[in-house]
Amino acid sequence: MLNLENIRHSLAHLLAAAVLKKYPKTKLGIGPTIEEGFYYDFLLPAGKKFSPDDLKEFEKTMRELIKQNLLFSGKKVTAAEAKKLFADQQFKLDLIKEFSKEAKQLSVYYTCPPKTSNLSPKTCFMDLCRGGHVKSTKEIHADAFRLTKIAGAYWRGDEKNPQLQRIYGVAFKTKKELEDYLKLQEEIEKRDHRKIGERLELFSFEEVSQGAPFWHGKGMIVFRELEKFIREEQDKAGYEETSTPIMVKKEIFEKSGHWQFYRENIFHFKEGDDTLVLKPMNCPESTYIYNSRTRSYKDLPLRLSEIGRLHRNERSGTLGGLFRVRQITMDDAHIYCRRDQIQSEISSLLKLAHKVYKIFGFEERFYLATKPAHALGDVKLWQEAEKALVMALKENKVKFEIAPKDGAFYGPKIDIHIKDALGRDWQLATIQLDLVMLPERFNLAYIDEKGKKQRPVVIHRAILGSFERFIGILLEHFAGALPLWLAPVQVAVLPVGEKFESYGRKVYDELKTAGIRAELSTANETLGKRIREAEMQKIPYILVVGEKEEEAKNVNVRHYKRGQEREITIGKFLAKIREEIEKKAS
RNA sequence: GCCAGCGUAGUUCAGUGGCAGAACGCAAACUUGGUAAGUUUGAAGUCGGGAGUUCGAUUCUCCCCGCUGGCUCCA
Repeated sequence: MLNLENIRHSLAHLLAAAVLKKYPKTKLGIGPTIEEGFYYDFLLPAGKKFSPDDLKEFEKTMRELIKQNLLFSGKKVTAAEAKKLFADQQFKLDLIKEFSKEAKQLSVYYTCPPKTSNLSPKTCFMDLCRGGHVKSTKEIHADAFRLTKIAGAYWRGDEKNPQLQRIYGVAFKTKKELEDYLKLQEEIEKRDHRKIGERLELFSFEEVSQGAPFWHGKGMIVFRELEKFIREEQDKAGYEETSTPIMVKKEIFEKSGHWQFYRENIFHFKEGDDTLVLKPMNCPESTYIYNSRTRSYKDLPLRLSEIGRLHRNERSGTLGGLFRVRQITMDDAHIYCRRDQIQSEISSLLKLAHKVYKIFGFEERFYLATKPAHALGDVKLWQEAEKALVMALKENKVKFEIAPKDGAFYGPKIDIHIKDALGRDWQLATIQLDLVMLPERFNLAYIDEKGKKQRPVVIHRAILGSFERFIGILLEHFAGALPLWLAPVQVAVLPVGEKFESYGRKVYDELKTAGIRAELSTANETLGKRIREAEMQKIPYILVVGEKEEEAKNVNVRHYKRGQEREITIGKFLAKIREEIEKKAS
């Protein structure tokens, strides 16, 4: 049985061998396997850079190496031996130092032509490696791999270290699997929300505002419908919607700790004696509403929601379409509650998230993110908070994985991820338990049954995360064909010819009166062309009307997924479409 | 921010050191149709911005801006 991991790992070595062949003085970083393939990090001799053409050349060299039926063999070595072997490889020496500190067994792998006993660099490629290779390159299909991209990557992932150049490759057991992978990539590219957004006139990005979309009329409908949906759900779940200022004095974020941790990413400017900031977060401001009066234990839980517009000065290189923006709209909320209410609040949040995601056909996966390296507050409080989250997850019989050190600086969190139609993973909801930041730093209190002052806890949560990002995910998930309730245009009315435009207008008017988002197409083009246009705009329903329909007061229905359906009365169609919208069917 | 690539009409792209091009879209006219592209005509450009080299720069060089992929980051 071929082992894919071994194939990929071996290809990483062959890539390094190919690079060394062209640039013998290259310093090697590391070359592990990753989800679909492998990468290898290199530091080229001064003045040399990889270009896309190099990738073609390296692929060719690798194929030649594969065809030589090279053999992989490993050998255990001591730290001293390893240091000698890799004397001119600074990064390997780094690794040797690190591994010896951890008392790891070191080993070296050679890739040599068959029947060679000479292990010199002239005949064999040598790498410090813990193993996991094919025996012979015979096991590698020369046409089932491809070098895909060049990237910069810091040594050991640390920005303070030198930046190496990384070459990524994908690899599979068979050529067919590689082709399937490439086809999927094409599909992903076709579904790119930026392209769909432009084609469907939903939003645009303009040079005058980097990282902030301009929402056009049709896109705003999607945005608004989502907001409406979330508001309705929150109303039902006992939230009070609030709105706090976008621009506030810096001090409030110094108090919360955000300034300390995220100063680089906070937009701020001087105004007189004050420094004002555009809020990067709603949390601290929400406490002012909580603290505006004395709270009794009977007031809790107090669930304050805010569809907040936030600004974060994300580094330019991290921006991308709607997925990462500088102006972000969050479906945020802060739940102020007693310690004995944590479990039930989290349970209802898990249920709320499930209810919301189900509508879009998303399946959830759960992660418990624990205390990060830089954090506020006492370890004991963190332990308490993490324990509470674990209990809530277990109580709800939810399977979860641990995301170590991935918590917020003020508390651990439950992150909910979903998989989209193409199997890609996205993080959406976050449920954070804060026993420190807001409660302690903003001196929150409530009066208990005995009239004594107590400190509440705060659950920070978002279900969609950001509207911008969520819409991006939806567009890719549905390939632009949004569910009826979200579709900017729900129905296109197409009279077959000029003679039937007045009947078409009557149908259109009835739809509009019923609150349906409809469009009437005038008959300047052929019916076929207008159907094509409506299909390309991903309009869910096309109603064709002509002589037959006018006589019977009917509409002829065509659906974007089900194709042409039957002729029914206007009344029946209205009832049907209203029900589908109500049910949020997709 | 860093590494690599890219930036020409609304869009997708071709092209050149010497008058700026195609397709689709758009507009107008004709056509009045039965379930994915009817015909003709036309408008449309600071060739991302600035500087330099040159008789002449959209093309060559440098700087800046923006976009794409990746690294780091993501409260």
